[in-house]
Amino acid sequence: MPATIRDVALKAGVSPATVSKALNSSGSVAEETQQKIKQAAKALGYQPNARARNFATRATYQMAFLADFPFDAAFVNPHLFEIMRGVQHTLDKKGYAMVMKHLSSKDAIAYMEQAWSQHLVDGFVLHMSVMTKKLSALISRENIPHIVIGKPNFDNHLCWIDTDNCLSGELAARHLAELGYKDFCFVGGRADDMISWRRLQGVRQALQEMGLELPHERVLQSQSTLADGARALKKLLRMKPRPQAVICANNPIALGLMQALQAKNIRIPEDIALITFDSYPFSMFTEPPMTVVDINMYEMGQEAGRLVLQKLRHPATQIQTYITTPTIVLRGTTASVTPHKN
Amino acid sequence: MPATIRDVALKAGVSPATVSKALNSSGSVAEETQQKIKQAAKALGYQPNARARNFATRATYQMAFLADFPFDAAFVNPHLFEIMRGVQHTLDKKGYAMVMKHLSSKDAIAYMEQAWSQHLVDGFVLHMSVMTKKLSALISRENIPHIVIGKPNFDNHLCWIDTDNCLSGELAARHLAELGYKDFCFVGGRADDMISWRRLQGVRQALQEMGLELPHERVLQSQSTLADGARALKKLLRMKPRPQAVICANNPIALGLMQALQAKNIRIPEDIALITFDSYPFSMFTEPPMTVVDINMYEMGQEAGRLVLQKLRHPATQIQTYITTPTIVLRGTTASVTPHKN
DNA sequence: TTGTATGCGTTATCAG
DNA sequence: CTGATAACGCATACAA
Repeated sequence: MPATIRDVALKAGVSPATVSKALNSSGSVAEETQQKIKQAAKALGYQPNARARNFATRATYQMAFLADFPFDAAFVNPHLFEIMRGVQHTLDKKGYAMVMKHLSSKDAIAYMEQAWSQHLVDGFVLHMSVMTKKLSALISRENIPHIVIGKPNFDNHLCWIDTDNCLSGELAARHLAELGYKDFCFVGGRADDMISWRRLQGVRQALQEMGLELPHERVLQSQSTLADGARALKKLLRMKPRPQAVICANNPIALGLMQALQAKNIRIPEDIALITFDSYPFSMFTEPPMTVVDINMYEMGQEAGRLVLQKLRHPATQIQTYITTPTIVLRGTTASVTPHKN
Repeated sequence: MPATIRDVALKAGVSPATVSKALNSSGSVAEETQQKIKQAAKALGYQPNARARNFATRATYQMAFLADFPFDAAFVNPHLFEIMRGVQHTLDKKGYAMVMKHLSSKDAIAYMEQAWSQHLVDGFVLHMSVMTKKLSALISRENIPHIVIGKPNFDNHLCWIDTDNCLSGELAARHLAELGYKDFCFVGGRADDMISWRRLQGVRQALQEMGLELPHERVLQSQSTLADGARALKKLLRMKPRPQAVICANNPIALGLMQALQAKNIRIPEDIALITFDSYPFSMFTEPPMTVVDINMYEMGQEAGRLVLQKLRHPATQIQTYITTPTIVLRGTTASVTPHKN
């Protein structure tokens, strides 16, 4: 049988209450008795029972991480993994554990309601893949400590955190401009693809500020598949003058385009430069490896962890933040425009 | 204030003890009173307090998943994610939660000792990335419910589960043989790379059974990098007759080799066929996409979840299993040998 | 600064 | 089949 707080108290010749205070450095305990107690605790190999402590303090020191993890998640959404690592890291440092739970947005409401009322966890980190208006309503009604990863696409009073895709777009544009490119083309996703749209906004804004242009007819839309990337090439080649650099809204487009370019023996980046967003694994294995604007998702996870703890302590605070420190990962699909060209 | 078991008891006109039995269907309660109780519970919206229950039952209904998650884990080790999903799935079904915890093998001993003695969780799922002899000793000494994912490379009394790489090797060889290939080459990892070694064993065994050969000089060793894959090509081309099909022990080798082949305009699979193991994300985006022997890691995760629960209930049982259902994912780097060839 | 008393909400034991 | 009662081990308000 493991030693309890009473055993320590007995051995140290004090009361259990004093032991509790001494070991948690709450309340005031004489330096001398504190030493005595610590010694006794050590001698007995005393370890506080987390279950009893949870019960007494009415807390579990755990946060649930809820997401609709896709099959082959590591590929479909590698970011999710990095976010989780970040969240776990922060929580861990603060003495909290992270419980991973997979569910669909459909099941999320019932689950969360139950988990919350049963006091299974102290709070929730919610990936946007499970977010719905109903869930949002539940959270607000019950005042549940939470943080949503990804901005919900409906009016809400939730606390959320998201990357700033607009800023990433700016960075991509500035990078290309600095290398000397002047004629651009943007291949985006569907009209309702907010991520693609925001990246485009950033590109436009940055170019404008630098006195460069991105005419309307040089912004293409697509379904964000490999095939779409390939299809885009045809339209590209008809443009005059031919674009020197193409900004692809996402990896599939970029990859499809790259394969199409290679099939036509168009050199990258000499003939056409390429840049896209997010450092997907395979983007470093293409030939040449892809230059991308990357976002530190681990960092965002860490911040999310911090925020959910903040909500726990100060339930009233509302947080809605764009956070992001996008960085250019310079690889082979962009290069300084050489003098003899153009 | 949420309703407690006493509120339900009061409303139903019975004792808390009876309520507990009725709601947990433990002990015997008259059908009639059971109805009464359930009705009362529903009316009050009663939800049992998990913290109190954990305290009373001396269990947390949680398992920790320990691993040394690498940076960019989704790429470096996509399998890890699938395993976690599988573990979580099984545990969840059985009413257990999964706590994710990142640590180094160095920190694992201290952490586990503390987590166990503080009753933070009921058991552990340990990825081999954190396994050491010391940890093994701790587990045995304290009799900690556990399951290790990956066979430890030292003598042990642990319970572990691993994939059968030998079987995967067999499958790869049989696949190639069935397509009509006769001259093979195996490009493996370092001599101490057990995974590579086992795959080779499987290949050898299957070929032998089919009356085919893999001469010693056709087994290459490497450091498992892209560059090594490329380097292997030179040796390959000196072999006479030239191998029709190359079995690469892992993805980096295969990818490096593929890029080298393309640089030399050697056609895949017409001139040289390629096969490797594990369906890494980018292997489907190569040109042509890579044929691989894949392993269902999600399934292994599920099994691991089942096993740790079994250890929890029957601590005496020892489990050491190879489990695996490798499947050929037929893509573009292998094809039936056409009659006019050879 | 220390100790006493009490509560946390449920389960389990055992007598009725 | 039911209920009284005792844990479970710790934290905390309050009194000393």
